[in-house]
Amino acid sequence: MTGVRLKPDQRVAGLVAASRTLLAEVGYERFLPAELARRCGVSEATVYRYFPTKRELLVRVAEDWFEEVFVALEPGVTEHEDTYERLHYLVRYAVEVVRSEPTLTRYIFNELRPDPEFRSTAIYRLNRRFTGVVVALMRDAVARGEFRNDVRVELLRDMIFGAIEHQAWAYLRSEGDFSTEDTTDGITRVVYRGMAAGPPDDRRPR
Amino acid sequence: MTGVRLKPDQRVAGLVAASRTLLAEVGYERFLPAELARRCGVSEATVYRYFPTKRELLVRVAEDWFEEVFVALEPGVTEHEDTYERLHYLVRYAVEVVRSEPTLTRYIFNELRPDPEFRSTAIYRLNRRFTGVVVALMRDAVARGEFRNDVRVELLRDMIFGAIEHQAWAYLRSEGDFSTEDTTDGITRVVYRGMAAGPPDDRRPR
Amino acid sequence: MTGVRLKPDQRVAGLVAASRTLLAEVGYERFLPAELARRCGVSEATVYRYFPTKRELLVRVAEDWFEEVFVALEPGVTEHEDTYERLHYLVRYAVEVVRSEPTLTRYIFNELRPDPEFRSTAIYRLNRRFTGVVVALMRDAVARGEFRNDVRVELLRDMIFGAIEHQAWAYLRSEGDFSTEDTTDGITRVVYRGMAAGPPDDRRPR
Amino acid sequence: MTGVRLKPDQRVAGLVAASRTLLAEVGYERFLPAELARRCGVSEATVYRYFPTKRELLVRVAEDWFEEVFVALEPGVTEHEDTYERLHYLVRYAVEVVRSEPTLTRYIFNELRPDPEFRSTAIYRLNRRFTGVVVALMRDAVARGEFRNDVRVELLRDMIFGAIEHQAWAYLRSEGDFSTEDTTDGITRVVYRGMAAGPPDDRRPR
DNA sequence: AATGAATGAGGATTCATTCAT
DNA sequence: TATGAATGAATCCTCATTCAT
Repeated sequence: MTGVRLKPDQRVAGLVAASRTLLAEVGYERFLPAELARRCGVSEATVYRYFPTKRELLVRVAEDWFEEVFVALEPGVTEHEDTYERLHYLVRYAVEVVRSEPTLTRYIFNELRPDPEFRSTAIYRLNRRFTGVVVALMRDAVARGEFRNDVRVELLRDMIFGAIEHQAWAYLRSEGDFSTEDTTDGITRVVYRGMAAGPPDDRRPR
Repeated sequence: MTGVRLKPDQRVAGLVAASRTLLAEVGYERFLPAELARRCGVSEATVYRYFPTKRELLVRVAEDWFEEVFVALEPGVTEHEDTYERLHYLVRYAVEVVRSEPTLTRYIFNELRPDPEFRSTAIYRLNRRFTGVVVALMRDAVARGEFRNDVRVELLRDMIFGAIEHQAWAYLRSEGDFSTEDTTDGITRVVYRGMAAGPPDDRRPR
Repeated sequence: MTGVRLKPDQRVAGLVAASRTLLAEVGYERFLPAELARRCGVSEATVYRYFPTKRELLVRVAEDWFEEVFVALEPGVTEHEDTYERLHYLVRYAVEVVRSEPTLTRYIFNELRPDPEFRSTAIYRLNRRFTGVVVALMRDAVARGEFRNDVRVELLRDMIFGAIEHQAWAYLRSEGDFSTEDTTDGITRVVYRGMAAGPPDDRRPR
Repeated sequence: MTGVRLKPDQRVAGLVAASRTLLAEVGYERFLPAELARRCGVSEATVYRYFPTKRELLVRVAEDWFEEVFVALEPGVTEHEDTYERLHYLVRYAVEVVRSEPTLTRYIFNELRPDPEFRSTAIYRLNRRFTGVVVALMRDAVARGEFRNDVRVELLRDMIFGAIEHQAWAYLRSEGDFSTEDTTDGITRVVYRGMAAGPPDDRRPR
């Protein structure tokens, strides 16, 4: 039985793409290399020709995903001058990312992050690079006196990403409508107003 | 060899208690009924006499856990008059709960919530009841005009619990110090100041 | 499908016995737990209920075998006074052992001995105890001046057991007749005469 | 990407040479054609172009090895007049051969000899030719009355080669020192003295 | 009520070998 | 001639669950 003959790059790309879909559908534990092979029209052995283990394949999936996410993020980052606008832009972006692939997010959170080696992983750096943009923005705001200095920025980061993750899962379970706009606006407002130094800025909300 | 003969209630209680410990140690996937049986000094068959499946046993664990959490929460709720104080109390309580059993929290998040049936589950109701206290508090504040009305309270809830969970996991991985105080204060401040209507209330922070 | 229900000891005994036969037939690499299970009328899982790995099962086979061999050896050891007679008895015994289970011998030599941990193994001690009887006998003879002192007894041991192994394999391949008597007599004569001090002892060899 | 284009003879020679090294390193079971191909800088398919199966390739390795061994043996055979000297020379040579490639020796013993077809194999003839020199020497000695006639020469052969092999493996496992001299002297002495017809010849030992 | 023996259905990974280009 | 992609057939092991006693 001869499947289509592809060049390695194409095969790898196909495998990674199909893996992402499958992973998003069933999660790490129920991701079966056999099913992936079936979907790609190849044998399981072919999967193992390109990836030494299931784990490494799925790490690759995560890396590629982050890479894409990061590439798509950059253009817009400098577009916005003002802190509120930039924060809003970043939050919106994060919401869209998580919303489009909530299972991937959860996979990274559940399978990759608990690994003791996680911090020496490319994923860790990629993830850091992503959330780091948000952290940097807020640190800047603190440095310039625009934000108060009484809450750790890492906690703010966790409020943002934790909220997004929880919202996304409620959405997946069809419990809420999870409007990207509402979520983005809400998070941004709370964080901004909650941290803003000066007098209340009623420009922003509403 | 006959094991110790216990009354059903005691047996169930023992199984659930040991299950909670084990679940907290290893998580859902690596929770082996055989290991539970070993720890309780009974046979695997005895486990299955009281619980039809591993899943249902662990659902029961979650239910009992929530029950306890809720019972312990109540006394303090009415103790605090003022919105900021009550919010602070609730957040602190949530931080302590999650911190003491982060694996249980994640288990509920990962295994129970994704289930399509989740919303018709006792867990769902219990969870609702717990987070509902926070939601109710905030809804009240909105109703009384103390909080603005431009952010959904469910989003606020997710900011709070999402932040706590992310913080707890970073702590588990020894990435952050996760002071209960800092986390509680930070979250409360941001949410309160971010939602407070009227002029800035500098009493609160610091 | 219910197989016969046995007590653990019986089941283990049956498994070990069938394993010995199967191992003797096909050798370590082609020993399939699945085939063993089939022969015993149980599932593979049952095999793994009693033995954590294929390797440990087969180590157990070797241990039991050595144990039996050693038990059967002892009665006759003291029966013979004189060095030649005792050596002859021991060599004959070794020939019979190897002849009855040449594959087991080879398995121990090929699979178990190359293991870096071999020397800290029960098999090693058992094997040592067995060949040790021969070594002790010869060492004695050297000490009493009956044997010369110009050849290491370990080398003598290897001449004896090496010869037996090679003979047994030629026999297995039907290349030689491998008469137990001839082999025993031959080895004993060469070693005895080759090591005997003093004037030639023509009593012994014919 | 085209690999270097070699004449068939060169390619075969290169494959056989690399195979010998690899086989000596890892043994038959863990000899992977893929690894061989890697070491030779060719594709796996190229290996299969020249050898129909892994087995036949490794048979060829054994054949070439024996050929070399035999060629290197011959010059010295006639050099020694006297039986003891010739035996000593042959044993020494065998010790060196086995010592230099114990894995190859075992491979032949384990993989090739058990094959039912072995006796119609070139290896069989080659091996025969090699050990045959020793056998012939001893047969001669018997014929001339220098050796007794009460032990089969094939058994003597097995005592010699069996001893060497066992010594070599103990050495590989770092259990003995395996001095070439000691082993050679020991084996030669025992066999010679054990078989010598006349009065004890104390010239020899020491 | 309790158990100890038993298992069905996977499930990730390996490797000698093939064949279209 | 040479290859690079592809694979079929294993292979060891796991675990939630059942059932006769």
